[in-house]
Amino acid sequence: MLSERRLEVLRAIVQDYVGTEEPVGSKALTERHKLGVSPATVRNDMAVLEEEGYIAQPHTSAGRIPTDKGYRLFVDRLAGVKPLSTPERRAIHNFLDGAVDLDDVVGRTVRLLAQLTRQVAVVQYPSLTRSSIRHVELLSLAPARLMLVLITDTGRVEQRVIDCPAPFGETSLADLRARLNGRVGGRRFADVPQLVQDLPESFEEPEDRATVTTVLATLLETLVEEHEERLMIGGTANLTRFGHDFPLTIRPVLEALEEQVVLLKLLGEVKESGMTVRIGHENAYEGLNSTSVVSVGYGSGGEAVAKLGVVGPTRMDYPGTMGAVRAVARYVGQILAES
Amino acid sequence: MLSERRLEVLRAIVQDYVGTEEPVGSKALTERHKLGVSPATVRNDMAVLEEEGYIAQPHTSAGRIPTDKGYRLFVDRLAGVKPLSTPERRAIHNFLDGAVDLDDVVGRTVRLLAQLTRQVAVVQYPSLTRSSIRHVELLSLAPARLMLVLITDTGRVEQRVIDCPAPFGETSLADLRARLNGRVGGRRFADVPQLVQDLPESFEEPEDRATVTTVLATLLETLVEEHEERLMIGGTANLTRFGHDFPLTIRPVLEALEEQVVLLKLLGEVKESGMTVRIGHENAYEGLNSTSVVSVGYGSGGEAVAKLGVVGPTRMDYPGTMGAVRAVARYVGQILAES
DNA sequence: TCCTGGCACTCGGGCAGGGCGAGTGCCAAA
DNA sequence: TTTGGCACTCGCCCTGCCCGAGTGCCAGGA
Repeated sequence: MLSERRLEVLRAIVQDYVGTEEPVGSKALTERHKLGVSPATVRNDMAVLEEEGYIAQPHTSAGRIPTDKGYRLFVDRLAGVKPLSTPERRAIHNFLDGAVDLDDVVGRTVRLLAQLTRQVAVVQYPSLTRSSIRHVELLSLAPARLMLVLITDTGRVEQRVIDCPAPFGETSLADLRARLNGRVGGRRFADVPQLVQDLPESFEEPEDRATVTTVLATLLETLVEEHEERLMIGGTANLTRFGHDFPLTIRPVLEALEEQVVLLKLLGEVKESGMTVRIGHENAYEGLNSTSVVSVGYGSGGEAVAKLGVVGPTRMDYPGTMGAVRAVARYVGQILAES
Repeated sequence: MLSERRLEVLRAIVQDYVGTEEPVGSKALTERHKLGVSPATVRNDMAVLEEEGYIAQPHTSAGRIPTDKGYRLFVDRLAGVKPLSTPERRAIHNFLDGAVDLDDVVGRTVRLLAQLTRQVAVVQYPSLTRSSIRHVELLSLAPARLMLVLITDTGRVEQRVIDCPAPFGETSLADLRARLNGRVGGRRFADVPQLVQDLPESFEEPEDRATVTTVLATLLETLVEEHEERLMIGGTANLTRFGHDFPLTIRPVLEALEEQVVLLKLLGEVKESGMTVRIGHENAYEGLNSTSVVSVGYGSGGEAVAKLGVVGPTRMDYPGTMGAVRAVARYVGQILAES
């Protein structure tokens, strides 16, 4: 177990290194932080911290830098989540309030996150699986062709063209539309199958029944299939702040960012609630071994419908980043709940 | 007027520089190209070329590199468009044939272009300016809140939430919905503004009129925004091949790539037909001053519905890039025509 | 008139050497 | 357990140097 002071030393090292991007030595530490001990003591502590694997020396006669393990300890035990300043909060609110539709919300969120954290932002579109249905619309395109439009409470809209087995009259259509909305409006996707099970039976005409069955099949299919996730990415220009050696660092990161699958997996690992921080080698994907990912779920109600996060160098301002990510996630949730 | 041989020297310089990324000297030139003259002669030619502004010396005792003007001459008069090899063509075909929908076509095209040219690819979604409206749907979300859903004949759906100045009754809503569809259903986007101009007047209640006006404003706005095209970008990892100095070069490029407006303008400058090559400072946007943009329109019929292109360093393989861009544009056109 | 070989010159890159200083580890004393 | 002192290490940076690629110029030749 590390003593209180040694933890304090580690915290100081992390803070200084994040600020200066340069290995930090014992003397500089005592000068910049009020540790109340001499450099020599700090040196001893550093030796212990190094032995334990929390910090490392890039080369023999240099200061120390935190290792992934060191950052992990810092995040887990030493760092709080820094709340945003009031002006920042207000800025978030103002910026997100102007959004006109879901794409816009996501787009603005990405830009906002990238700006606030000065890192690469990744926002997943609200998934359909946990959404509920706001409205189902049925339109007649041709006598035997319908269009099904599905509007979720997150503002997402999905549409399908349906070829019916037989022409479907306007009255039947209005009837079906009303019943459908009566049953599934406001309900969760997951609940829909049971709710519509017996709908076809309430129609007299066998042909109408067939059509209704087709429509329902399409509806259910849409609900299931459409959890194909989408992402939006922004702030890649912030990659240039990565470091000096960055051709080597930046390339795999750019590649990872283009591989949506990788990113989705990355976000997928986020726990249902609460913030997840993956530091360096904790990331399964190799190209991101020198980056950290801070991510969190967001949603319109109490529960998360999707995730968002940022990707940055392991040497990042964790409290600030976590604060920004959390705040943005909350506000986006609010916006989604309102619209 | 430059003599035939001097042009030949310029071509050799461009080719060598593109290949080696290093300033090319007179001796190396005569060794690698069969110019039939001695280094001394080449030196004289180079002096002339430099005086004319086609090439430049990075520093006094170094070889020459082409200037933007030099590349321009090269592209205009010295370089053909290099056709792709048969395997390459086949690869394009196979790759694009697997696409299932528009998003997929565009996505595959971007990846293809990026791979073939090893540069950053930009593909504009096919324009909707010639689309028409299939259906307009109005839903009541709350007493004074509506959702407008717009369905185009290309199957695209757009939605907007509208906050009304006053509550809008169900009957008025049904009325408006019917009138709206009666007027604009099946019509081209461009025709809509005139068609709905007098709609508010046909409502009795002043409050309803205000609401109708709001709805129409939102509708028109949506139509306009639809014209504002979408883009897909890929291959940003290729930016790492830019050069040695690249933190400085790459950053503005990444920024430009995130500014869709900039890119749209960039592509917008493409002539309707034929390929456009913008070299270095020919690009209006400052951040792209050290890049070249090769772009071309593509479309399903004879006419271009959108544009695509690549962004790369001015030092790029122009014939090869142009060949790839042209070939991809053609195949995409075919795919779109088929579907 | 244009091309060529020769020649002197320039200048950037790379390498070696040396001083500097930050930082370390160890030790003895408080 | 902490502290001050001290010797030591080693990377960084500056300097001076050499080397060679590349140039410009010139005089002689086709």
